[in-house]
Amino acid sequence: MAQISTASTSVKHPRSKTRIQQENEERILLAALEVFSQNGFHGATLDRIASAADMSKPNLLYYFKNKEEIHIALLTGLLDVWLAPLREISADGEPTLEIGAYIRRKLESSREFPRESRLFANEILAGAPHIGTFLQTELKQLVDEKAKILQRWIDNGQLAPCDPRHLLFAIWSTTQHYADFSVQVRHVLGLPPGDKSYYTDAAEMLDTLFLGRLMGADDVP
Amino acid sequence: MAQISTASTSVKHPRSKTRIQQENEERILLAALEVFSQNGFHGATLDRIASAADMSKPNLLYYFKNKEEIHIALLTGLLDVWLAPLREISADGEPTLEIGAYIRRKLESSREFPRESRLFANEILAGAPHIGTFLQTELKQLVDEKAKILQRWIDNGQLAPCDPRHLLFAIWSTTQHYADFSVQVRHVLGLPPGDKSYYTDAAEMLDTLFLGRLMGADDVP
DNA sequence: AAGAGATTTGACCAAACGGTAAAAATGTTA
DNA sequence: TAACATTTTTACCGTTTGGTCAAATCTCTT
Repeated sequence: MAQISTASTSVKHPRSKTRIQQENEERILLAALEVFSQNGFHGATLDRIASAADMSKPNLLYYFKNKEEIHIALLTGLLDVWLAPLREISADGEPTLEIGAYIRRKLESSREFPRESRLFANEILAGAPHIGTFLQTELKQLVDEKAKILQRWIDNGQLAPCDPRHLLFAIWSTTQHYADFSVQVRHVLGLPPGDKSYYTDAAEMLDTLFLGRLMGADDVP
Repeated sequence: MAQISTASTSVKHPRSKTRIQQENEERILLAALEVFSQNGFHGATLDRIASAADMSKPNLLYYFKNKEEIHIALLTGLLDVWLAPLREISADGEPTLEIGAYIRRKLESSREFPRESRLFANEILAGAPHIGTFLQTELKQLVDEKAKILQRWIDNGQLAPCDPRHLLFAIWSTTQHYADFSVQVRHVLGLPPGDKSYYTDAAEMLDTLFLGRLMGADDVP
């Protein structure tokens, strides 16, 4: 479920939030997540969001002053959740275990929050008009920090030499692919719409890819 | 949904194409690629496409009967290009070389055709309303065929055991990531807008990841 | 139960959008 | 160059969309 509502989903109410206010904001954000993630920002209409939230459009606009504000509220609420798996990487752990666990967390995140993943993907594809500065500041800072840890592991000979940042890119892309491109994955595998069974094979593949030896495996049975 | 019209961008002209017709259709498709890839299907407007093609909107609609037809024409034209790198994988080659060359082709394709990649990504993210059957038929068939080749390599001990289809997913996602998420990549790396220099590091990373040993590399200098 | 404040609704609006019709302009060819 | 076909433009239309407003209703407190 979406964590979303951080501190400031600033509505026109400076005072503390009512019970109804909190309920409705959550209902709206949930509905908006559904609609935005399916059709992108421009494909989503206030009418459809309102309808999905079982609410009239003017009522919806009583809680969020416009479409963009809903979108931004959704994105900002998402960012912390999105970065949580990376934050957990510890410098004190064993590289193999740490990276393996990170990949599993990321993949699990894709399976559990596919709509959030697609919302994020849509935003980036559109050029990150709303979270551009977040990428340049918070995300960059976190990546820099974790890249240092990875670099230390490389220097210790515990990890093959590579650009740590690009290693993260590879992890992000492979794991998020299963949420963002799920339609393609299912069609290629010949699976029905709701089927998410491919995640087990995916996990195995990513383990082999990132933790095992992919090529030149002479020790194959 | 709407099926891809076959080869021809069927306009209201059953006869052979005029010089002007060919020029203008190309101009329109180029402009549409720019606009669609930046804003997605719903974010793109006929006015902006027409403006980008330096043409009036009714004139544009003289060549394509509606917005959807432009989008479909663009996608269909793209599919062959998109699959070309995969088609080239040969069963007769050395696995390491074949896969390495495939990855390089794919990455090069991302660098050279980022707009096409984003167009494709947008379509898949939206649930593949226009190319759903293509994914289920042509793409699936090609993947099945190439997966067999990979499986043979695995059985011969030339490639670590893994699900061949998911290996392809991993290659697709990592390579296309650099086109689709280029904004994020640049922001995290602290590069200016036009800079594509990260592709060299990317190529190295993917080589290490797919062809080398990433973890447990005790033979590091 | 009354009053204040919060919430919901229906009616509406201006702009943007996809698309059309027909005339005007241009190109092509006999 | 005249006749015909193709291309372009001007003016327009109906719908959808994001958003407003004031009145009506509901909720909570005292």
